[in-house]
Amino acid sequence: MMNEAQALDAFASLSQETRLRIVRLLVIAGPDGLSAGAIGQAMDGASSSRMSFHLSHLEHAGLVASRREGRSIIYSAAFAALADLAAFLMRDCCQGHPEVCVPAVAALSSRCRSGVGAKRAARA
Amino acid sequence: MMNEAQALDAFASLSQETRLRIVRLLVIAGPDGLSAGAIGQAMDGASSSRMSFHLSHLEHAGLVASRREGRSIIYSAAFAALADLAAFLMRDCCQGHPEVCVPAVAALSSRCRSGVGAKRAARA
DNA sequence: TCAATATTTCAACATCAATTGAATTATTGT
DNA sequence: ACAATAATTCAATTGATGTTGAAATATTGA
Repeated sequence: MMNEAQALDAFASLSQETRLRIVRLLVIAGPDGLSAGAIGQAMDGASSSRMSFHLSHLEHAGLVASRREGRSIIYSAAFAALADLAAFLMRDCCQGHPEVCVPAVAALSSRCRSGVGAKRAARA
Repeated sequence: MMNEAQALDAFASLSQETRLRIVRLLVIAGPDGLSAGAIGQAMDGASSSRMSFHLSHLEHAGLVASRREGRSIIYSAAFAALADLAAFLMRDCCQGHPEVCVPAVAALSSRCRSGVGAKRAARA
């Protein structure tokens, strides 16, 4: 479970335009991920050193993972960490005021239509 | 619905230790909120100018709201914005890979036990 | 082994963000 | 109107962060 220091690192990573775009790109790309070069292309051709700086920032914050594949390094979103971060943000929000927290969870759930019949997947 | 610029402001606000603590304090405090002074006390007696700096940062980012009450200014968490931010983080995460997203939503929902029987509240 | 590709590392520079303390504004009670 | 309380604003300083370009490392194919 996420602690304050981890959350601070994660939020710092996400507060930078290029990094936020990288994360969203990787979230959409799914578990297979994308190479550093491909990500750089997508960030209107950012320099490789700039990419490397931001990617290692994100990796240090635990928001992405990397693996080597040939000469490329493939980055992918750390979905569990993103989920944890979202949970951290809402932690303790229901203390006597469920009417305040429930719409938040509802909004999030509605983005994930597969959630309804996916209890089996959630257990895995 | 949250856009990229708003999300960047929000994440920048949350990436600072004092501000993250303020938000969590206000989330726990609930809709009634707390005065700037009371928040300052809780932040191991931070100076008023420092509090003012961080509180206006958070307010500008839309994460807290303020109202005057006598000589005090009362700050409270902007629950809808926090929910939106969490949703933004997970947006598009299900594109063909529900097994990746669903645990995230499940983790969040489990933090909010009242969520189960609270469909009426969510509609309000 | 050599050249080509992919990425990282490093130092220098430029920008941006947080803290401090003093001065200012707003509200209340006498 | 005055003193007391509550909070904000401002300028100065300090520290952290992002960008650039050149050099270094790792991997592959000829």
